[in-house]
Amino acid sequence: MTVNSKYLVIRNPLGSGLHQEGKRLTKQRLKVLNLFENIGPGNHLSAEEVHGKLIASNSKVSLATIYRTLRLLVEMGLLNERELREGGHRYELLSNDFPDHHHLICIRCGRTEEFESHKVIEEGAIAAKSLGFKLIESSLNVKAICPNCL
Amino acid sequence: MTVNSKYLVIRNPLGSGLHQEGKRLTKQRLKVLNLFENIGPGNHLSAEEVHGKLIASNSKVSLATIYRTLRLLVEMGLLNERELREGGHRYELLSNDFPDHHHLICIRCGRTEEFESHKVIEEGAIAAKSLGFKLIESSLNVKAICPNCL
DNA sequence: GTTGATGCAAAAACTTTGCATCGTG
DNA sequence: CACGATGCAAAGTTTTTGCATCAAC
Repeated sequence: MTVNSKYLVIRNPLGSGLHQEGKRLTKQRLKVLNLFENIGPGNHLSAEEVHGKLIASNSKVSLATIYRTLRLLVEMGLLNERELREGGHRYELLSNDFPDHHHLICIRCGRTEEFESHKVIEEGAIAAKSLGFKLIESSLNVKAICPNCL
Repeated sequence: MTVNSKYLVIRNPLGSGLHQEGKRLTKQRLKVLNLFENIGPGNHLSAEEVHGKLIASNSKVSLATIYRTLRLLVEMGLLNERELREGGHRYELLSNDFPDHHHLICIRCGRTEEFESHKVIEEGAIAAKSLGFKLIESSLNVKAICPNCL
């Protein structure tokens, strides 16, 4: 873990979180979460890609359910939603063991570089704490123009 | 300016930037940029809202042109594109006099709080510089759960 | 057995594109 | 007056929704 332990966030497991809100643990929800756990944190998938991968592994889950499930998992703090490049939202597993990462993005060609920063994560944690929010994840997007496009 | 001067970014005016690339200064492009200058930095509009406001002021610009123009102005570094809440992209004026701002967002209800941070902006500037990018804008998105939703 | 979840197909929301015409440089 | 930009309408993408049926609790 690269972050000072006082900023640690505990992310809840699926079953207990669902029951607390009168929601149900279905095969479909498990399959979607398992898929993200198998590919690990740091890999992002679109709704369409999640659907494709599940179909490919002989799991029939409808695209509508994928969308409903992704939203649910985001609200539970298990997945993170972000928009990189074009083509809709992408989702990735949130994990205590994988540091939050940031993006440097060229506004001309879309070239994207990842980087990490303890200071940024601490600043996010301080902002959350000061307003009484429970921190889930921080990500800095830096818009810039890459050497090639300059 | 809240940022150390070594991180200052010069944002180019419209006319000269367009000519450099063989593009033309049209009434429509001026109207869109003027609209953002009139409402000032820190206010974000969707493509639909830009269209509505121009129509309301007796300027007939088609929605297709709005989309084409917004993309152009983003690539020129004059506007910033971001995704807050649902409902598509939103655009805001980039200004040297208005500090970059960050968002603390509740993943349950969407409640959003803005904050500023010198340290975050410096970290973004350092990341850009280290890879030879020209900095345009940095914004930190902090995902969290607000006190009401906890 | 209740009530929440799913699947399907239709619709909505957002954005892009082809093409004839217009207007800037 | 050439070539980039616009307007319009049509099409493309991504996401949501209504409703009958299914299945978790």
